[in-house]
Amino acid sequence: MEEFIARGFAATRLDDIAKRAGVAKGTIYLHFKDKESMFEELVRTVIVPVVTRLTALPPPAGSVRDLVEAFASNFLKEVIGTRRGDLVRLIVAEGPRFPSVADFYYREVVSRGISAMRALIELGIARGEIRQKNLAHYPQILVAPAMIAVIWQSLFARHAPLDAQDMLRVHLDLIFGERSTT
Amino acid sequence: MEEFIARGFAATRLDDIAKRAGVAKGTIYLHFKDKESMFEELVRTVIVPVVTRLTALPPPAGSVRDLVEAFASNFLKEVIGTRRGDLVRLIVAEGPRFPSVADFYYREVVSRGISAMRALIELGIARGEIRQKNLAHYPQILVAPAMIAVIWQSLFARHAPLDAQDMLRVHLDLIFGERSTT
Amino acid sequence: MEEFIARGFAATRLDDIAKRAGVAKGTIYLHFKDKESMFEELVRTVIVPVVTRLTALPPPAGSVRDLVEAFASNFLKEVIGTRRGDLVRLIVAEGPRFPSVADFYYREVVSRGISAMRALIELGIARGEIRQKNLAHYPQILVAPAMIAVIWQSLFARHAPLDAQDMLRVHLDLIFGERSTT
Amino acid sequence: MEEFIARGFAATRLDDIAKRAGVAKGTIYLHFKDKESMFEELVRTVIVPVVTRLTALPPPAGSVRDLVEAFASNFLKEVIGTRRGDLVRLIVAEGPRFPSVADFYYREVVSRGISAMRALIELGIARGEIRQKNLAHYPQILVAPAMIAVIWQSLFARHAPLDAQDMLRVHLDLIFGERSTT
DNA sequence: CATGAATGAGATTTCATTCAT
DNA sequence: TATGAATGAAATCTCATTCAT
Repeated sequence: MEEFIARGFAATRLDDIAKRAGVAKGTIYLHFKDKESMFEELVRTVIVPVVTRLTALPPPAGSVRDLVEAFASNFLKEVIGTRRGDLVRLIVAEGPRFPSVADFYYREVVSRGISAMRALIELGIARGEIRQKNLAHYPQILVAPAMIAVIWQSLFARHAPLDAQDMLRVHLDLIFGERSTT
Repeated sequence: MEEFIARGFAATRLDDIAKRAGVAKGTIYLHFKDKESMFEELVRTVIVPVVTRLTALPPPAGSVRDLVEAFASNFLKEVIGTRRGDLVRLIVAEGPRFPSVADFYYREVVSRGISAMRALIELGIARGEIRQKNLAHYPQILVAPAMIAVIWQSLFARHAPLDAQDMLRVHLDLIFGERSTT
Repeated sequence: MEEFIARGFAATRLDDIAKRAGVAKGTIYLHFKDKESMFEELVRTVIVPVVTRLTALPPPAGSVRDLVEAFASNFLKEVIGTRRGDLVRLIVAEGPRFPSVADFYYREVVSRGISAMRALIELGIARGEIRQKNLAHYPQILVAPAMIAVIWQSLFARHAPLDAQDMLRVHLDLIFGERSTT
Repeated sequence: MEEFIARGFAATRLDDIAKRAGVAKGTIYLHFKDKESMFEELVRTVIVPVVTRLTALPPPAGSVRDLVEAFASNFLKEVIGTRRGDLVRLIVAEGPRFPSVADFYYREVVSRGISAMRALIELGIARGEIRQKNLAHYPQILVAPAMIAVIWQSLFARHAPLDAQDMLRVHLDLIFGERSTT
């Protein structure tokens, strides 16, 4: 996976994969039909833990904002600047040529994430924490800055570092109203 | 460019480029040193018009919100689902392996766009249209949903179409306050 | 090697080498980094036996002249008009563009040969067989006709055949004094 | 010619020839049928002055040895380490692949040179300067050291410089008898 | 199961040659 | 006569895939 992330599908050599895995090139073909299947299966394998972690959301104890903030903060910590973040970039990059990968990612991660976000937004609206009702139609808005941060990190961090956590707070202020941080 | 966008750098064959361009393979090498230079130069060439269009912003006549909305709406119309949109995806995909491309894109498009957005946000704050002062620190928040829409379009539109224009309106409501749409 | 000798480095095609070796083109690259390395390594490999044979000089039993004559006669028989002779021509031809090859040839063959010849000449002088003391400074003179014969053979034999063995005898007469062949 | 000498026939690019000649590549084809003809014609053109100079031998005034020494000394000065010397190497290198070149060189230079040398040797024998009658059969012996010097120069000069003039004197001593250089 | 040498299709790149201007 | 852009055949080199051991 590291190799695919670092170089993209087409530019990755099975030679390098085998070397890093510590096996002979031929061995790969005992486990995978060909390079494409290997790529697809690998992406799936790597995505699954993301899903389970996402599913294991803590029960909505405190305020919705605290919940969202905790979740997003965790997401940023675990994804930005890590291999997981580059996985997102990899899927963006190869998605159009690997529809099955994009499909899988949508089904397992995106659609679930969107549903979870929508539920949270609706809870926030019900509790009066969120004033804007239409937000429930576009949970994407909630996560957009996080996604941007991930991409920014791998492309532009050199030129202009971005404090993702702080940006997130500003964004949540927009949604939940500015905190009376005295 | 079409070929690079459709297949990515590594998977694109000079054979196909030559065929589409209606020239012989050798002819390509009269204009470009090699495949890499061709890619870099092409991306630059394609990016330039985007820049000029961005620079040709209309003067801030009406309200800031109207301005932003007009601009973003135009952006969505011209970028989403078009080749230009895929160019963004291409840069996200190949950026890490073509730092010079990422650099150029940052310098010519991103940093200018960020500056322009910041100016607008500050104007909005000055005129009292925007209440949240910190937004000026993260103009990325303003454009995040638009970027997400571009990526969504090329990866997930099949599964879940996204009304980008409407999403944008909801997002602007968040920033400028809900419109009294009566 | 046959291919390189027949056509020179630049005009030799890997296709032909592979065909003659009875392997696929790709196989070559399992053994050599590229065409240049292959050339250099091949030349070295072929030169080595020449060296060992040169080193295995018979002990100086009879007269120095007999020794030289036996050695040179052997050289002519084994080199002139054979692949080994063409190897000399190949090195003369490609030397300037493959300094490492010329260097290797000098170190392994030429300098050793010159030393051996010088030793023989000095022995001849000590025993009174050779009158001209200065010859020890230029052992090249001793072997020059042999080299000329090699080159003559591959370039002009068609027009004017050259009896190398006889020419050699005349040359040795010059050095050791005419034999009282009666 | 410089290009051919520096790189050999196959490795020389018409591009470079055109550039050095200060004309466009197409122009070459107004003067030569193709690369091969150009090579052959160029070699011939360059060889001709060598021939005329060879023919313009001074009349045999002094001793034969003086004549030979003057001639050879002049040859060394004009050929060794110069482009003319490399021309010899070029012909050795490309001869087998360009029989017409080798033929031309033999006819115009070698055979004439051999004849001239033979005449000189016979004169030397008649005058009693040369004792060894058989030398007339192999005029090659007379010029061999000079040829060796030319080749040595372009291949091994770096490792072991060779004083060609001095070597020549030793060689002539061999043929004409040592000089009483008191 | 694992290996790794061998394959050969295919990719990029070069360069002698042509030809409209 | 001269140009130089265009050609396309051919060369080198890569790499996914196979298969005997």
